[in-house]
Amino acid sequence: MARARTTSDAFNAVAEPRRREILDYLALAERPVGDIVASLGLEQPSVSKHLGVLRKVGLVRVRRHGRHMLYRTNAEAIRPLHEWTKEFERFWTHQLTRVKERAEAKSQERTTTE
Amino acid sequence: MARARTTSDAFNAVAEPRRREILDYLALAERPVGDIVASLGLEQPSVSKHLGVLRKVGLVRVRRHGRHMLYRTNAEAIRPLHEWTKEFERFWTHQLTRVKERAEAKSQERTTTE
DNA sequence: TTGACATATTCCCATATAGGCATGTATATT
DNA sequence: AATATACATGCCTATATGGGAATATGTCAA
Repeated sequence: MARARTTSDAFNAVAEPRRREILDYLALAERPVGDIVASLGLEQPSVSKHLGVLRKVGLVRVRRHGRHMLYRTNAEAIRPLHEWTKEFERFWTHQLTRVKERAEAKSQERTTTE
Repeated sequence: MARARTTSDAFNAVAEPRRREILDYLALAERPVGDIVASLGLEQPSVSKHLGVLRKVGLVRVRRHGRHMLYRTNAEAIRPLHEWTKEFERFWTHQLTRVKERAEAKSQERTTTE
């Protein structure tokens, strides 16, 4: 079996840094594709493809306005990600844990090759 | 260019559902590989490979105990993910936003093919 | 209708995956 | 030393990717 599709869920879609940048950019206001292209410095087809992925997993919403397509982030779709990571929050808030981590990190440097 | 490596960062590593399950499982206590195999119902080599990915991005720590390798989740490495998703939290906490989303979701069903 | 503009789609390709299977390596036991 | 146990690694394959370039689609303007 190969890697899961980027369009299979929010986790996979968001793994791509460029798509996270797009979501950041479209979080505050809806914008046409051209603005994203100018802002991210990517080729227009690339941006359209990224938007296609984001749209399939519901991370962005679109609406046509003349010949412009206005995209914007649908934060609700990021929620599952937030909920999952939140489960681990308590592990790094405890001082004790952090102290232990630091000590173990040293012996780790030898084990973790590359 | 192809897709980024699963070992390039926590975002990519965590995109795989099985790896998230492993992180959930190893969050509370350290466990040998055999336990994970039994718990997830995956082949041992698969588990070892997943653990290899998680280790390379620092999501798990290992320590040898006899012929057992004791793994456990390093929650600290999940933190960047949490921080990023947290930025969007305010968008779903506002009632107004949610109401608007719901209304727009309807017209979306026609646009979002597949 | 013709043309310009905005965006989407298609084709091509090098690259990395995840699983299955076989095998290698390290440690403990006798 | 020989064997069993616990993991790790290597090999193979189908599959999806992201970027680049070219082209198609859709909308407005004259």
